[in-house]
Amino acid sequence: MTEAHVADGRTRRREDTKQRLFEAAVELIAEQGFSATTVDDIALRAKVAKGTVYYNFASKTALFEELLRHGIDQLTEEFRAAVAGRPPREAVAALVHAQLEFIRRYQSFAQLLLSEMWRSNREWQQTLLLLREQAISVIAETLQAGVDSGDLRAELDVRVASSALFGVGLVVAVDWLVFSPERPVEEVERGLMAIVQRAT
Amino acid sequence: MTEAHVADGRTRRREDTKQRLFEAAVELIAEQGFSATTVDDIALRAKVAKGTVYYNFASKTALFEELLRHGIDQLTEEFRAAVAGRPPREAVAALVHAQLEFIRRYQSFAQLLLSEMWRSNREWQQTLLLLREQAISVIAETLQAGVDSGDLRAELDVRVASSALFGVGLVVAVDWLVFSPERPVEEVERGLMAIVQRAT
Amino acid sequence: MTEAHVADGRTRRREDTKQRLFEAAVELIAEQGFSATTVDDIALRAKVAKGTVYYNFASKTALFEELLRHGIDQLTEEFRAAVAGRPPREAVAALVHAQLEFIRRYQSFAQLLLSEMWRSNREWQQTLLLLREQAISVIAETLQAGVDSGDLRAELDVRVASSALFGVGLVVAVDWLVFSPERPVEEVERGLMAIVQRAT
Amino acid sequence: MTEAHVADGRTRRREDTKQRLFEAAVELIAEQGFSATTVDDIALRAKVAKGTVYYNFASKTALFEELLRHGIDQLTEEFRAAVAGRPPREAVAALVHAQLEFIRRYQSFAQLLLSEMWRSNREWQQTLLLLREQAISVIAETLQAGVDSGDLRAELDVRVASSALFGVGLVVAVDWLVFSPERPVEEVERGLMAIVQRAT
DNA sequence: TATGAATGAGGTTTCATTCAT
DNA sequence: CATGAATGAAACCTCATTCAT
Repeated sequence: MTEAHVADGRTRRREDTKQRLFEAAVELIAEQGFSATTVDDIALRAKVAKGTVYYNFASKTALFEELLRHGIDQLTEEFRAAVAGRPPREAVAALVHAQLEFIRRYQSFAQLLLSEMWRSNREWQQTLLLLREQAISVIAETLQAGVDSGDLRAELDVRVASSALFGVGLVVAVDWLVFSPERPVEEVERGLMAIVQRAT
Repeated sequence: MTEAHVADGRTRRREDTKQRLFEAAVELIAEQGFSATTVDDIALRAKVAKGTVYYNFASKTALFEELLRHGIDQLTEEFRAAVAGRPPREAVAALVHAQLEFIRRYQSFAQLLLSEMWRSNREWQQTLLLLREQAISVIAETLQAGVDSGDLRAELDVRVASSALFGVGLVVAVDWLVFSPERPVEEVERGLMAIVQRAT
Repeated sequence: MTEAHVADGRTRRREDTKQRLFEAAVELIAEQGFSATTVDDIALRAKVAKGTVYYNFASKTALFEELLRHGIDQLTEEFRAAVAGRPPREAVAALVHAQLEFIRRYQSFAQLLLSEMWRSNREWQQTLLLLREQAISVIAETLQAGVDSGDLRAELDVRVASSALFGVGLVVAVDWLVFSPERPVEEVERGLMAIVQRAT
Repeated sequence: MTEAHVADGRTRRREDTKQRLFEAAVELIAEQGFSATTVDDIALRAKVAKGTVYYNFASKTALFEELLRHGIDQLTEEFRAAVAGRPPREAVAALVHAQLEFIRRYQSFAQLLLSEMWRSNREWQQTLLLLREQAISVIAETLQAGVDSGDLRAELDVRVASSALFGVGLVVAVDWLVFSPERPVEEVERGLMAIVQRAT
């Protein structure tokens, strides 16, 4: 019954299922929030039985934490790729571009972040804080390098600025996608860039 | 039928209760979100019995909607007071100041707005949209006056800019209060103003 | 404050209130049943405040029991008036007529009786049983007199027949009022009489 | 996807549960009425957890509506079987017999019908009206056939008579079971038949 | 005599989680 | 690897009753 040569197929199938569950969950949570999204909803949208959610994740919270980790890991990677080998000011521009691109592709995830990031007292707050730190640190390192090299203003408070930049990028992009999706990306990017240059 | 002073006393008592419920609810929802906040929690914090919540509001959702309305009405009023009789660029600065001041005083309400404003598919989405429109329209009118008088750039897309300004003010202020509350207001206001001036 | 000469007016006012509450309650309970009818409903329909219900009756159940008593007392009286001084067969006919007349005037009360009379396990079951007994005993006495005088069949089981007659009169009349109110009373009475004569 | 015998086993299990819930509910509602019967009561008597009630029925009301449908479908079927192939007067007698038999077997359901059928303004009134129509139509068809063939009086108002017959059968049978269960069926049936023959 | 705000026990309903298949 | 019936704790909400005015 559990023959070795099918293990691969099974693993793949399982990965598929997890992926489907991630996608279903991220959409629903973006729309309604974590608490308002039921495991039934998720299973229904992912087209699996409810038990399958628990076969693949320890709990609803665990599913959500994996989701956050997965998403932010990806964002961090894209941030790192964007700045790699670029001089400070160019790197900052590349970060803005990368963030915008990411949010465009994963709008639901971005909405979800915007909703959860500035709350307090939730189970996963600790996890989220750590993950936030991880993504923002790429921005911070870039700004710090700019300050060190003299390309950016010496008085810049790097920690504060990175945090704000991340936040501003998030709202502006999400606001765009939700309330004026007909606007071209380039325009939004230009607007964002103007803000960022001024602020740094 | 009933004597006036009796009715008055009763009305006042009831208004007190509603106010207490609003305060309890706004804090809890800011911390945990709407769905994660129970009516028991709210009643407990407001120091009334659970039934009292339902005597004063038709449902948990209705309480939340009144809360939103109440908060945004106040914000709108403060916006209006801020711009009254001021020339365009000064009016914009006054708006930023007013928003910051409001958020500082009603941090919980601001966190709650940040969490709910860019979602989709919640019961009160329609209400929220209208309320958002109401607050943002003050910004829009101000910007429009500036464009008309030549004080602001003619190419400015007023609708888009008002929406973005509102959002940016919200994240920056909340990010400040949540992650670096030790920073002085003036500094945050300066930073925000720099962004805004650049963007308009 | 409590001067003697106004006591009369007060009593009258109170009686008015009770009457209004009875009327409101009987209608609502006929429509929805006792448990589904709330004290709020009753107060609303009687156009008094909720507290007034409790000022006039000890409890919701007490109000209902008084209602039952009041209604059945009246029915019993009308039964007694109908049979008074009549020979057996004529008395039976008069009873049928009286019951029909009563139900026509107090349709709600009749619906309510039909709904409650053949249940078990309700708080007021005991009260209701006694009241039922009281009304039915008039029928039983009449039938017994008929049997004794030889006007009615000797084999007639008086207890059983009175019970059945009461029930049949109730359903037939209520069914008429609810499902074919356009039919003339006389016709219904003729139909009912045919049944009764045959059965006795 | 799932093997057939698994699905079957599951279906059977679920049907069992629903049946148990129907039985528990019908008894309790007959005793106390719909509103006074709690979901806890039902679950307790059916020996399932409360959640199971809601896994199987959308709401307490939905459970009750399915119950009504289920019961009246069965009664209708027995009515149809009773009249099948019989000449008019014999068919009428068979209907009376069938109704009595049904009520004897499902006393609770009959009590519940008697309590609900002549009310107004309840959620399920519409459903009940339709179901009532369905059962009564068998009686009406039978009477109509009798009138057409000349076996029954030509002046008979078929609609009114069917309705009344149904009602009279119900009260008489329930009155018997509740207040003089010691009486033999045959006697009750004879009494009922006398009424019916006279009325038709 | 009447009022209506407030209460809290208890009702209906939801939902994360378990488990036998 | 996946299923879906069942569970029960905990959520939302209702309502008979109390009480200060």
